[in-house]
Amino acid sequence: MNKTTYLGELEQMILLVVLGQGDDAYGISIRNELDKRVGRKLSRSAAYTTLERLVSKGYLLTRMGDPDARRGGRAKRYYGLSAKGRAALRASGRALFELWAGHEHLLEEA
Amino acid sequence: MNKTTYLGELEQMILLVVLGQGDDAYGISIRNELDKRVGRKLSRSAAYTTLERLVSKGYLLTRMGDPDARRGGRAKRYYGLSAKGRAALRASGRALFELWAGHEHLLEEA
DNA sequence: GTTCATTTGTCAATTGTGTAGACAAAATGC
DNA sequence: GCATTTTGTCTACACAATTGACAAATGAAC
Repeated sequence: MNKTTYLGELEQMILLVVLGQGDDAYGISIRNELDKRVGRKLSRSAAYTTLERLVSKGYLLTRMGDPDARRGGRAKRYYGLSAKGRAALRASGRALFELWAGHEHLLEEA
Repeated sequence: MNKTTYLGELEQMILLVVLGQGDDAYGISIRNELDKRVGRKLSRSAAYTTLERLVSKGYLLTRMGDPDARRGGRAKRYYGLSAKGRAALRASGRALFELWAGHEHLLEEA
């Protein structure tokens, strides 16, 4: 069987954002939401490199958008979670929640 | 000011375990708890490498244990969170909880 | 007090993850 | 056609995670 690997810190965040954006997740929207929600700044290339890695690991599926975008610019590449991606996200989420249990008070400090 | 960096996936888990173990956290106990609680297996050297990195970043403080251990073996090196370590942990915890919000149901799947 | 097993920690080298910067494709408006 | 906007790709590097071999420091056996 496969050797178990773990999601990197950014990989996990990106999977979560893709999950939240449903069918509308593409490079720039993911990058923007990460900044807006948690202040995580990424260059475009950092986002794409990680997205591509997640695709090649089988955690994300991808497809090119329709070429008829209305407002100029290149076609979007959309991303969505695979079953394997959901499973990986679930596993790392469970581990984190387990380890955080009992320490939630720390989150409330100034 | 410092360029902002982020805790790696393992770094975060290790800080959480150190936080939980209070004054008793040392290399092997940390490694064992990670395995026991969340099934995360680490070689000893993987644990120490990461602990050392966290020390050099200023997230952990360390001291050698008393040399009078009762049951043989080398003296233990103990670890504890610094204020900076608590702050880093808080920041990454907040980001994770924010991104997980609304997706908790995923954690309950088979 | 030398040898043995046990427990813990260190080092060197490699692979995997995250980052930035320069570049280019594909569309629109003039 | 040419400039502008939006999005994606490529190359190269820095940082994080992992392994395997090694060694220090103690107690126990003799």
